[in-house]
Amino acid sequence: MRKHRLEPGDTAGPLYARVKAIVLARITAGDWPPGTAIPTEMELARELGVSQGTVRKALDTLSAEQVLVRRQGSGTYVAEHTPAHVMFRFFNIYDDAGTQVLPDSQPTRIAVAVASAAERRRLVLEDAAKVIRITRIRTRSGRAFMDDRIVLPEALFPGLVDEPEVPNTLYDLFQKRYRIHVAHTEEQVTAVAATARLAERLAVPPGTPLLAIDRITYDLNGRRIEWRLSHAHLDGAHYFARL
Amino acid sequence: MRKHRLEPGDTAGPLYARVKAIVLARITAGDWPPGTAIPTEMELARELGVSQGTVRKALDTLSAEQVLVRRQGSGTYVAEHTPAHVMFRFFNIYDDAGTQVLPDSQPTRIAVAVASAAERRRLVLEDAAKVIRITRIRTRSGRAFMDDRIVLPEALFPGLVDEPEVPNTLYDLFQKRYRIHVAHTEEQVTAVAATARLAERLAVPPGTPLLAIDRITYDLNGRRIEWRLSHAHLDGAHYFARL
DNA sequence: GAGTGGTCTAGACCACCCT
DNA sequence: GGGTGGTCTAGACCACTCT
Repeated sequence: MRKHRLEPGDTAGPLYARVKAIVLARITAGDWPPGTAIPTEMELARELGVSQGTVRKALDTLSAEQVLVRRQGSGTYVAEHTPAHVMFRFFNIYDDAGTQVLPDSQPTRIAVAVASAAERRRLVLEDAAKVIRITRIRTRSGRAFMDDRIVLPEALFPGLVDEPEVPNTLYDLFQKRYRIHVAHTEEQVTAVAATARLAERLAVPPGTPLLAIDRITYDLNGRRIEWRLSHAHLDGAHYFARL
Repeated sequence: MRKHRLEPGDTAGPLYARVKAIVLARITAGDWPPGTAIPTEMELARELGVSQGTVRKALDTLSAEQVLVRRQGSGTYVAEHTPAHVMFRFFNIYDDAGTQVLPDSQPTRIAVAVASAAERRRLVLEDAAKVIRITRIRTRSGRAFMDDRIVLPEALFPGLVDEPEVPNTLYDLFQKRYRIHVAHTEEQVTAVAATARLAERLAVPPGTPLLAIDRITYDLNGRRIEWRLSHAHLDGAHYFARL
């Protein structure tokens, strides 16, 4: 078999890459919501006119990228961003015993504004684009330890600003309400001295060394969906990275 | 074909996992030195009595783990820890323009001693085990910016202490002289205030916020081969992590 | 027991590198 | 042009899940 039957809009690259793109498109279009099973390998192979092995390779790479979850004997499912899962994947603070810190978040300020120059640059936005700004304090066993300043492109999250309450795990909301799937993050980490404002918010003396984490979040299509600047007072805890 | 012909000492798991273990064993045994080509897929398949697809799966996972490098049309090679490559993979400091910082290292102190309690704990060593301690300053465009304190199990690196000069990229030496292949690292990052000693060594005022990077390095067999504690004064640079 | 993904095989052609 | 890894197919059996 030398000619294949695939959806329109597929151009270059090997066959499994096109299969992968088709599956990804259907997930982001909402055809297969998070947590549901997608068709079996054989069904997809028949429908797309390719062999099961080719479908398998596409699904395997999507599984490695944590877009899909495969369960032997059961089926292949769209990965679900439950609050617990989001914390596990994207919150890299561990205490010195090696167990992950699970923060709460305090009541939050949220507002819309025209993006500043820095915000436009970090999120790659047009002039005069609007952003949603969220500020909050995160607590650890009742004590403030992290100050978050979150910036989102308003165009991607219409109506978010009117939410009565911003949840502790935003990425869960992104996926379920806006069908925006968080794919990966890039973080720049530095050490800074606490400013007067941060010192007050975190209840530490001014000048205390804080860890500054500057994160850009990308969705499955490679779009920048969030800029987050966190300042943490890590007392008996640390940022963890595996390479 | 239901019965396979494999080397002795292979027990559980799927066939490709056993093939992978065999290839890994030959690499660490030094049969195929870094930079050389291993046999072709067809040759390995014949030799081990399995199909080419099974060999391919084994080599693909080793390639994903950066143990092998595949070059289409040419062959499959044992990954080489050249100084440039080591820097690229394991040195996570970038300047704010996004280009990687390439440090030099100053003349170095090196000595052997009985491991302290902390060293035994971090490297999982027996009582009375010996360690090699290395201290050095790293410079960036001529200015000191990072203080390194490196601890190695003496049993793994006999004779290292007598080296006339410790190279800037230790991991290259590990691979070429001791056949110890660095596989991955785990890093704990915190913000600390410069002590008097660090302030002097880095030419900053005492109390300056520094980034502390506490790294454990593992080899291909999962052994802990290094404990490294770095303190960095990041002026216009940052630690970078992708998740 | 029926159905799913996981492993393994055998063979074909393609894209690329080298000489 | 010969040899390498990369892709694709077709079919078999295994391990597991669900009901």
